Amino acid sequence: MTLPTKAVRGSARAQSPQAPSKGLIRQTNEALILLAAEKVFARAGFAGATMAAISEGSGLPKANLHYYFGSKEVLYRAVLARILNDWLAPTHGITADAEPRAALEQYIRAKMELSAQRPDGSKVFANEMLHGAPVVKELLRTELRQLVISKAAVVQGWIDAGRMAPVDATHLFFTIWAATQTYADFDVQVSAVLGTVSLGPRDYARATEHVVGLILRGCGL
Amino acid sequence: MTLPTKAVRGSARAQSPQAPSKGLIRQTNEALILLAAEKVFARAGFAGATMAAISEGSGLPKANLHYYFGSKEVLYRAVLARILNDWLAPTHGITADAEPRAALEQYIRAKMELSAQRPDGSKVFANEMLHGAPVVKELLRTELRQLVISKAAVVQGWIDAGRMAPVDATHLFFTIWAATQTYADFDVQVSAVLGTVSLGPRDYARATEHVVGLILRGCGL
DNA sequence: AGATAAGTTAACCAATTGGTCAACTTATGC
DNA sequence: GCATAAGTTGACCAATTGGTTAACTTATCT
Repeated sequence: MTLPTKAVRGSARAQSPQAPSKGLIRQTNEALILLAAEKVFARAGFAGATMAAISEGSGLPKANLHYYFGSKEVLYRAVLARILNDWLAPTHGITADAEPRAALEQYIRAKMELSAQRPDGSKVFANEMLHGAPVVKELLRTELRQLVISKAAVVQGWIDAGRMAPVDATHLFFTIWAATQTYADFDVQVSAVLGTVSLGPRDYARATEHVVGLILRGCGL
Repeated sequence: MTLPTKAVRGSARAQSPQAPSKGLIRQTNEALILLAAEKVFARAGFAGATMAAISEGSGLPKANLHYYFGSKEVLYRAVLARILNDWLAPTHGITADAEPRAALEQYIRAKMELSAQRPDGSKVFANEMLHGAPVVKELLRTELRQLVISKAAVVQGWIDAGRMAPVDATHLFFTIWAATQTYADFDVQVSAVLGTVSLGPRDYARATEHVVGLILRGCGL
């Protein structure tokens, strides 16, 4: 069940980035399938998702899914891989010479944006975590860990320089992730408590201001 | 798939609270099953969990699970119900005449304790949320919503009295839940980033101080 | 002690589901 | 225009799994 993490989308010849190096039909259908798969995996989890449901969601016959992606697990890996990039990207603004308040605020807003824009991706990721991260555990231990270590060092530098309150730099990231992703992962709970049918832009705006304000103040900014 | 939420554990004759009103064997075996079920549901989710796995985990033959609980779904409901109580209880300290700082700190610590002590329960709950809360949605819309409304009013009272910073009272609860439960739900991620095999008491202690400090400061306390 | 209820258990079943296959059609390169 | 590769599709299969049943044993009550 725990296949080694394979390289993702390694195409030998590089045309222009993002270009169809794979044939138009294949490219289109793979995108179609990935989109439907993300939705189904988000709603049902890996075990609960059925190839039949993804087939229906994508409009392609079931056998096609196996033609493009060899198995359910390979498809799942592909969905997960697509998410991980967008997930880690927004930390880029956190650098030693940045202004702490602006950098953190921008990061939190970016994460909130992500939760609002791609809740399904967030849910797939959350599901993977909940079940012990059988697929991405190695990635967490290497890439993510290194990223957090370096970004936490930046934050610690700010703290040492007296530019912000002495919070635990590493755990600060856990809190930011939790506080922002909860709006994607637990949207049912949030909208149930708020008394709304689902989370609209207004709700997200309010949530964003709250999280930004609370955490920045918590960091003494 | 979305059965109406049934009353939980309604025994007619009331002996002393918590007493065996059900026969010793039944009581023992149900407890055994619930324990195993919580673990299995936490690790695999509802769909991924198999009655066979729960059977093995509890040491009882599969047919017994169906003897005590009618179906997989009924068993799942029972597991969920057992968690929900402990989940909502710790808000009791949040009252109008309490001291804001002490009340919130105690609440956060209680939630952290719960994450540390019963991570499986937290995961089952998280799973249920992720998949749209088919079983507990009604409960969220009624009980939980009412609870949060009343507790948020208390917090708002503190804010109006100038006893704490003007945070969004309702969203404050979302943030507290997220920040504390992430240590149970996403323990793999946390320990991967921290470079530990799993989360020990030391990690939890550190996490607790961080979350308490950050949020209280964020509330201007 | 006898009768009734509670609990145990292996064998069995029907439904679901991931995956395969072989026949077929459409696109693409020369 | 022809040959080869890429893509499509319905039918089919084996394995898993939730749930049932009927025969049986053990506990409980009077």
